[in-house]
Amino acid sequence: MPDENRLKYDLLVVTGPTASGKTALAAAVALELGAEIISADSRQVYRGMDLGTGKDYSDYIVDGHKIPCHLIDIADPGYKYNVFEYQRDFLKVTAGLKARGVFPVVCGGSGLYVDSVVSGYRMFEVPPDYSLRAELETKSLDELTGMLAGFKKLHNVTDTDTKKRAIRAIEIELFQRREGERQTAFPGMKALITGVLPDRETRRRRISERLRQRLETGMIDEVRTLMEGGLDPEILIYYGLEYKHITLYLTGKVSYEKMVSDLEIAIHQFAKRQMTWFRGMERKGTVIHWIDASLPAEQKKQKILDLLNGF
RNA sequence: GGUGCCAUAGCUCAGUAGGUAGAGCAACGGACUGAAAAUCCGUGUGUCCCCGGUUCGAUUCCUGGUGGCACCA
Repeated sequence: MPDENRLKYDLLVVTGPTASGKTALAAAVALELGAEIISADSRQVYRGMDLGTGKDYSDYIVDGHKIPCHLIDIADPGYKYNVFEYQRDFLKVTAGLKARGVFPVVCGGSGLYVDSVVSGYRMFEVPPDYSLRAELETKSLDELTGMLAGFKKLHNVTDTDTKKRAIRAIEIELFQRREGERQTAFPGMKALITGVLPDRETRRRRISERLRQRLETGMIDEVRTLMEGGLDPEILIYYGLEYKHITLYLTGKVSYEKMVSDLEIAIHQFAKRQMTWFRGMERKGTVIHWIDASLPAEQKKQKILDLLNGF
């Protein structure tokens, strides 16, 4: 790829709602650029969670070339990965790519994860303080909100509308007062952010079609295997969507028919929330270049290459 | 064929002693820096089946249709 592209941007982002065809597009672009992909998907980080997370290894093979992909399959199922860890791991990967002179293409639909790296969230490791949590747990949300209001707020948490969030915010605040700021030095990176955008009807249709197809090709078995491997149903429910609803079915809580319809609705609602997040990012000043998902693959790829070249 | 019951939001249904209506789910909008596939907040989108009648006024009462369900033949 021409060197001037690398000078203009430090990385490319390809995001969009679920089932929009992000991965194949990102892989096609990556091949063109000799780039590697960094996943931004909060569930594809887990090993053995493939069909349910929409992880499709064949998407990374373009014209017989396998595009390397980072930050998938990096945690055991049962683990609770989070944004802080994502940011930390992301920095490790980008440093490695930079050392090798490889351009990074970030691809995924976890909007918070994408934003955490393109906006450079200030985060630092704050270990859980269980005795503090137990103490705060006895207070009401109003009391917790009151405590937070009296704080100077050294960090940027703004949404404390549930007890769990308010408690974590207080925990971070107190830790920082005690230990001083230990913020991750997050380098400023110039990102070209693109998003694949299907119209609402297409988005819904593709989600429904893909769900049916995955149910027919072993998605139930995948969840069953995880359960038989000793994974607590509670954690599967915590993972949400496919894992949650299929677990409820496998443990006899709902019928197969109800599971399928509940799950379909839940995925539609999730896609809608993803779009709300992206609009929120735009409202705060992030520029997202939307690409019509209905265009032929070649045109979508070309559009991104043109944007990278500044056209 | 007869009798009875039902017809109200996308769906399931409530309601109006006659003053044009509201719940749940869905849908839609939003928030969200250690759960983010999570979590939380907000919004009713309507020929009240159709034609007439009574009435100042009918989604509501009455006649007749139409459709559905149940029972009897």
